[in-house]
Amino acid sequence: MKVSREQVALNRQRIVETAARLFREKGYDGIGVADLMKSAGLTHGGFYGHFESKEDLLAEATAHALKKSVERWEGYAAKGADTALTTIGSSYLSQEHRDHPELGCSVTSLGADISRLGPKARHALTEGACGQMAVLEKLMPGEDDADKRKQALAKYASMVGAIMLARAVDDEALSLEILQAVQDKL
Amino acid sequence: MKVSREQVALNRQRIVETAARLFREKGYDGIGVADLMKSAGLTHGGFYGHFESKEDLLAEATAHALKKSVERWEGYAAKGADTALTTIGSSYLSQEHRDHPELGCSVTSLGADISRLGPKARHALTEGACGQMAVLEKLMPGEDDADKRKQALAKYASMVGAIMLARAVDDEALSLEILQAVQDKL
DNA sequence: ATTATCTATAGATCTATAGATAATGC
DNA sequence: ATTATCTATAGATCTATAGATAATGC
Repeated sequence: MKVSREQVALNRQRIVETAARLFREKGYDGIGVADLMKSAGLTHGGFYGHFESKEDLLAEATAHALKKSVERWEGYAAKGADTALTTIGSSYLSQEHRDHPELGCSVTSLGADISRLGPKARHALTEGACGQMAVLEKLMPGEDDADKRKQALAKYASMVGAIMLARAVDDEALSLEILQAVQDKL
Repeated sequence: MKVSREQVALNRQRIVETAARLFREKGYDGIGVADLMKSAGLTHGGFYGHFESKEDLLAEATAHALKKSVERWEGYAAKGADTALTTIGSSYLSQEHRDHPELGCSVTSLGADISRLGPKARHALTEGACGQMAVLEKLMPGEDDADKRKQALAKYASMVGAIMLARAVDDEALSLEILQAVQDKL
């Protein structure tokens, strides 16, 4: 049942990508290692050849998902500073993002879980969030660098909070109102 | 082992208060019914005489915790509209709140969990969040009611996001910077 | 007699590990 | 020969329930 060195690397990558999706969708405790491996097309026991623990996989999956998000934001930023800020804001605060946590920002979907977990997962989240904030910082209109920085952090916090709230409330009109308010006010 | 009708009511209330604390601290999946009942000074099996399910208890505990929070905010508001907004902001965005999720806002600590759970818990969270937003709305300076409403929702989202971020990052300086930025910019 | 709480347990999870299997790569 | 993955399982959880116990309140 051994596979080629190349296939091993592909399998590992598929586990990380599957985990990134499932953890965001179901939360850290909402998906087990066995089901996760099944989703990746492998068996339970094979997991521990690739990762030391479930929590280590969360750290890698979170780093992976946030890295891709930062790259997407940097892509917007490269196209033009004027439109980039509204593009990032309106895509982050969209119904699409609200309704698809499995493809969305890990900070919103896993932030509370990760704040209760170990240093590896917390560090992965921190690096990712810093990357996102750094993109915002450069795009922000402001008097000086310190002001841009503050604006960026405040905007980022409001976007994170808005998606979490919009997902949690059971009132569709209120949910949309929150997304709209944050988009208009920042 | 039967206890008086009065004691039954006290026991039930103690379960709700214990749950409100433990769920906020450890997350919905981070504490089991058996340990929760032990913390309340009762045994595992007694739980199902008081509640239909663990999820029902979460709904009640969340309603309870948020109700108390709304009452506290209304207390600040009654003292004077000028200072109330900054009092709410600076207490919500304090290190004290960041470091004590077990006594803090359920929306930040349990929002992501609850967005994946059933209608009872989501409704409890929605009612509580609406209560908090209603207090902010009245205190908000703004041109008209629609503007006050928008400001209130945006401020609320930014406070929720700020605490979640401040708890999740592994960098103390960044954590404080986030809290400060949101307090200064809104 | 009723009933709130207790002890004990069913049945289904969960993470992690041990040892078998079989294909790669020296 | 090495090793990535497999099957099988240990051991520790978890929620929920069944039936016993004993104090309340008619």
